[in-house]
Amino acid sequence: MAGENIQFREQLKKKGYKMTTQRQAILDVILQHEGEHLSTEEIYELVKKEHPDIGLATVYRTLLLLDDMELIYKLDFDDGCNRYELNRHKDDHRHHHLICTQCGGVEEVEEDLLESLEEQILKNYGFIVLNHRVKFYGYCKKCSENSPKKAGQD
Amino acid sequence: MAGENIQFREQLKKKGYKMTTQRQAILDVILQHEGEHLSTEEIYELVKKEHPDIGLATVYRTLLLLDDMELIYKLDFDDGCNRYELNRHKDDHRHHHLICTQCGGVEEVEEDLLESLEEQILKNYGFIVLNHRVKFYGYCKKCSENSPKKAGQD
DNA sequence: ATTCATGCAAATCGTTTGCAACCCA
DNA sequence: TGGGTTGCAAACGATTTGCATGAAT
Repeated sequence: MAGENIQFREQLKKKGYKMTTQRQAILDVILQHEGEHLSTEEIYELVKKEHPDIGLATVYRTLLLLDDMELIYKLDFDDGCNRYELNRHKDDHRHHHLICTQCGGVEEVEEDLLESLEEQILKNYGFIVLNHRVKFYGYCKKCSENSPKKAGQD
Repeated sequence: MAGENIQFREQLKKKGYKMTTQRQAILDVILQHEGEHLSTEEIYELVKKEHPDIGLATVYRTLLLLDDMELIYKLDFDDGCNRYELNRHKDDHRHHHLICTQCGGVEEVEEDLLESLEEQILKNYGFIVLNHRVKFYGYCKKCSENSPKKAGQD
């Protein structure tokens, strides 16, 4: 799926920015690792395999750009660094994350079951929901078969 | 409501830690500003009014301690710093936050409407939900009466 | 040719840590 | 008295920025 590539070029042109090999390479890495939640540093290391001369600052700047263009999505798993995922369906509501407080694993829930909740929020608060981020903390299947410890937090 | 104070003293004793004027002062500030989402720096500034000699490191250490004891709760509004709120009902599911992408304001939704969703997650994923964090992004009542711009993230 | 993007290093920001002096239990 | 606690300053890690060079349009 190279649709993101075309979209990227167009949006760059529209804003008067330029396509460069570095930007291309960074987007490529993200596309190749769809489904993972890569940190900036991890993306940097992956890009360096093909482009050893790339600077970390360029990765930071490009990720900011891609986030701005809504091609990627910033995540926060509270581990001290920014992580990103591909933003496949720009206008869709996001999926939810299941974060295991035992092993630290992250699963994804693809269903979106919050629509009725959002109607209620509009009715009660006059707040128009455009997007949401949901994180559930608990024990994943594997860990819940062992001895659980403590609920996690943000 | 000074129940938190007593709880704090007891939990400190239980762990062999000590009550100090600084810890007292920090908890006091948090109690006095219930409902706000104070950052570490803001708490520091407020405590300094009464205790000009307090060090920022002490505030960081105490907030870590209070978070550990689950007397406060760390928030993330993606503004580059940690924010905290009083953790009134230790075992309760948290309330949700409505974040306006126009004016940046944060409202709170007190209802918890995610229980059926969590049952479904258990059924489909074998994941036992202990807690959750929900952020809705959109336009608050006031802003939606003006011209909206762009959906928010993370 | 113009303008934006890059790499590098220095700067910045929030947070953490080492340590000697200090204070609660 | 003794061990946790404090304030200070230095260290730290992630991210940002200034600037001269280099590349894309």
